[in-house]
Amino acid sequence: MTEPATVAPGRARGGRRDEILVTFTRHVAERGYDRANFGDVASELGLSKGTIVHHFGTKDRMLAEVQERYMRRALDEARAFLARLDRPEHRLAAFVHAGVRYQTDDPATTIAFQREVVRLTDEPGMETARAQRDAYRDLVVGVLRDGEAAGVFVPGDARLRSLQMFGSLHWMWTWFDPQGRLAPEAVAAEFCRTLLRGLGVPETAVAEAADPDGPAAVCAREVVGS
Amino acid sequence: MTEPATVAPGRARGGRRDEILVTFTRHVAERGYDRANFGDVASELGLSKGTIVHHFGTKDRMLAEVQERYMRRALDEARAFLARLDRPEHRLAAFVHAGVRYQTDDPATTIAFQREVVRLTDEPGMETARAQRDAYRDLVVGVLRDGEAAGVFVPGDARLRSLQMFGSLHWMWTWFDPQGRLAPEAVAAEFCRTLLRGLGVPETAVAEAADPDGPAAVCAREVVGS
DNA sequence: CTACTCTGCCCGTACGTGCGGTCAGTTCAC
DNA sequence: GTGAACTGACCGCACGTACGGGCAGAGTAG
Repeated sequence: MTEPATVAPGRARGGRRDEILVTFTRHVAERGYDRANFGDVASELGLSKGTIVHHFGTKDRMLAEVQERYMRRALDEARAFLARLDRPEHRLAAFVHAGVRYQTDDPATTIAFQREVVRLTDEPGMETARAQRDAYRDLVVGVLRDGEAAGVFVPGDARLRSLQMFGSLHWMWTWFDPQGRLAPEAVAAEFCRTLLRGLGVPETAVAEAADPDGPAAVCAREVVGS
Repeated sequence: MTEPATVAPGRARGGRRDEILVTFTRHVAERGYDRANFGDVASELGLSKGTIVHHFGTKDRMLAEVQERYMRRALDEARAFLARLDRPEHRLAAFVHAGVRYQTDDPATTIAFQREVVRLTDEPGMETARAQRDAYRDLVVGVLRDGEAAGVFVPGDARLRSLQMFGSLHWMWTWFDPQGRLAPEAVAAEFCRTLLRGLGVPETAVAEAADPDGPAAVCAREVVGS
C-alpha cells in the first residue's frame, strides 16, 4: 500500500508536488472541484492526505494554482503569436486555433479550468487568476477593435463578440472528445470560418486564416506545441 | 408524476412542492448542485428537510426534474416558433433570440440547467433530460441542414455549427447580468448578426433576422413570453 | 570519519462539521 | 378511517484539515 516508489531520495525534489497537482487537476476535470477530494488523489499516488496539505495548505489554493498556471501559459502563448502575426484576421484565428488545440494538448488542465471558471468571479483568493483571465480577454477585444479600425471587421460590439467566441471555445469541454474521430484542426477550421465570415472578412482571407496549414494555424501550432 | 394537488382545498395544497422546486433551482443556479443542500432550502421556506425528501425522494431526482421541466418548455416553444416561421435564417435567429431571452425570463432555471448540463452525459437517471436535449439539438441541426440545402447557408458541418452556436448561448450564464445595463435584445441581435453572416446569409436578410423588431425576434418573444 | 543538529518531505490519526437520507409519529382534510 | 403533508430527532459517512511525530539527507564541529 505504501508503494515507496520514491526510489530516488536524492532526486525528484519537489517532483512530488507537481505529481500531486497533475493528479488533482485530472480529478477536477473528470468530476468537478466539489467532488474531487484529497483522499482519492493521495491514494492514487500512494501518499497520505497530510502530504497534500503539507504542500498546498488548502483545497482552494490548489485550484487557484491550477487556474493561474493555465492562464499564465495561455497569456504567454497568446502574446507570442500576437508578436508573430500582424493581420487582424490571422491574430483572431490564432486564438481559435490555440483554444481548440488546448483541448488535446492538455485536456485535463483545460477542462479543469473551463468547468470551474465561475469560481474566478466571486471566490476569494482568485484575484490573480481573474486578472489573468481579464487580461486574456482584453487581448482578444484589442484584436477585434484593431480589426474594426482597420476596416477588416464590420463595426460591432467587440466585447460581445469576444464573449460569443469564448463561449464556443469554453463550451467544448462538454462535447469534445480528444480521442474521438473529430480532429481538433477540423473544429478550429469550422469555427474560424463561421466567426471570421461573421465579422465580414472576405472569403479568400477567411479561407487562409482558417486553413490548418495557413499562417495562423501554423503559428498557433508552433507556439502551443512547444 | 403525481401532479394532482392543483386542487388547493382552501390553501395552496401541492403549491408547496413547486415552491420547494423553485427555491432549490435558485440555489443550484447560485451555488451549483453540489453546494445546494436540503437544509438551506428547507429553512428558507420554513419547513423541515424531511418534507423535501417526502416530496422528491432524492437530490438527484430533484435536479432531474429541474432539467426535464426546462427542456420540455424549451422544446415546446422551439416547435411553436418553428411552426410559425419558414425561412431558415429566421428559424435559426429565433433559436438565438429565445435562448438569450431565457436568461432574463427565467434566469434561475436557465442557469441551473446550463451550469449542470454536464450531468446529462454520464449521470444515471438523466436519460429523459438527455433525450430532450438531443432532440433540441437535432431541431437546430435540422434547420442548419435545411438552410444549407436551400442555398441560404454556405455548406459546412451542421453539427459543429450547432455546437458553436450553443456554446455562445450556454456560456452566457457566466457573464450575463439580467439586471445589468446590457439588454438581452442587444446581445441576441449581435449574436444573430455574427452567426448568420458567418453562415453566408446576405446582409439584408441578416439585418432583418437579427432585428429585435423583426419577424424572428417578435415570434420568439411572443412564444417565450407566454 | 563520526556525531550531532537542522530541515524539509511525508505519514497516520483524529477531529469537527456538513449533509443526504431514515423513521416514527403528528396533524389535518376528506 | 384513510392517506397525504409535515415534523424533528437521529444516523452514518465523507471530507477538509490540524497535529505530532518519523525519517533521510545536508551541513557542521570535533
